[in-house]
Amino acid sequence: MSKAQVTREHIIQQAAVVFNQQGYAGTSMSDIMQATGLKKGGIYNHFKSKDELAIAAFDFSTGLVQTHYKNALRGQRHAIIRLRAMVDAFCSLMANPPTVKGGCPILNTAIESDDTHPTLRRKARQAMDDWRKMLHKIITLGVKHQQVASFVNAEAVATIIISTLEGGLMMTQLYGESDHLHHAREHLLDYIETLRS
Amino acid sequence: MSKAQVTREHIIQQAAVVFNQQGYAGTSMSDIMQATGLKKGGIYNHFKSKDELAIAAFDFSTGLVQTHYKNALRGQRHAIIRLRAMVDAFCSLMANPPTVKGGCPILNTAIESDDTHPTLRRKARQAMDDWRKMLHKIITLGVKHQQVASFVNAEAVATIIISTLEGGLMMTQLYGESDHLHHAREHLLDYIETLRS
DNA sequence: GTATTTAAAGACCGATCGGTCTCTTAGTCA
DNA sequence: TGACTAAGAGACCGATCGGTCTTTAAATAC
Repeated sequence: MSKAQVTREHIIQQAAVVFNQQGYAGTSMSDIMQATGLKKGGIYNHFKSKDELAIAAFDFSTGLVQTHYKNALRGQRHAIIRLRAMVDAFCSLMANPPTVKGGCPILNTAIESDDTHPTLRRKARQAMDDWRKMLHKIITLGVKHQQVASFVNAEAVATIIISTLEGGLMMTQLYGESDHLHHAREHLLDYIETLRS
Repeated sequence: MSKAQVTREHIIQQAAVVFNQQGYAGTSMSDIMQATGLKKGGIYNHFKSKDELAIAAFDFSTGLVQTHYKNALRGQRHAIIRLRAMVDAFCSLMANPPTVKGGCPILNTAIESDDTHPTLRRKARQAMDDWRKMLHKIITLGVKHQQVASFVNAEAVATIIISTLEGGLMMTQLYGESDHLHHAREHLLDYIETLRS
């Protein structure tokens, strides 16, 4: 890997943390300079705008999360087990201690970009779609293999799992207490059990 | 009400919408000027800083939500019904069409202020506490009156209801489709029914 | 109706914003 | 090792940031 590539990766990784903690509007290029130890010229040599960097950082963050999910599912074949693994993967990724600092990048970006940054909003939607599709696929395959009850609405279940996790994470971050995410997790594990065929 | 009071209220109401949609860091005083139709002097005559205005706007928004909740609960005596009313109040407040534009101010503030604005974070926590206490009280009274099963953990239930609602709202906002919040609502109504004694 | 107070306008301030450009230095390749 | 390329520093730019202050017009009090 060339010097340039190393530096570029370094910038993205540091910027991803700062953007995730402070938001796009709340992060200045000075913040990025401080986090990376580089001066303006060094950063703008690799990215032509704050926007481009923010998007690269978002892709990096969501990429981390996605590979984490895929690893968690590896080896698990039963749909109910896979759903449980997904819930646990989220919880372990976001708390005690968080692998991704500053909370879920999809949630953060979805909230901030709602009425401001159309490109980031599109990105957040895409990442959320990917996540929903993972869950959707687990469920429909589970129905097919008679592991999941046939009356189950895959769309609705995906929405419920994601909503509860994200909401629980938000409360855990707000209070700095992991109890809230724990409660959300317990509830979802019970809920997932009711989907069994 | 004096001229000054009228203007002050007008600024707060307009600013509340802008802050809720664009966030604290994403909103400039120029945005507030445009929204209110006032110039800089007119605004700073009533608020000594952007901070002070943001806090007043947040108080206004959460006040709106709280009175909406209290109205929804009025007349309902049974704990299960009251919990359902709370869920429905949230959904009707936030979607089709939203009474509060830009989503739940508590959620938005909690996400943005997490690592940046300590005062707003404190405010968000306080507002969340108030909400949790409302739910907590409904549940413990429900247990006392044998409307709710005695094994129910009021803290956990409050967390689950709030998490699911906020997460569902986030998804609804992200996609611009009310389906997600609807799914969250249906799920919670089922869940609440399981709490019956 | 007049005197007084005060609400609002808008010019102005230093600081910081995102971004550009030149120049030096370090990495790369033959 | 020498020639070339490209990475990074940092001065610099206009625009905009949050905030102040003087001035003027309008609301208030008597």
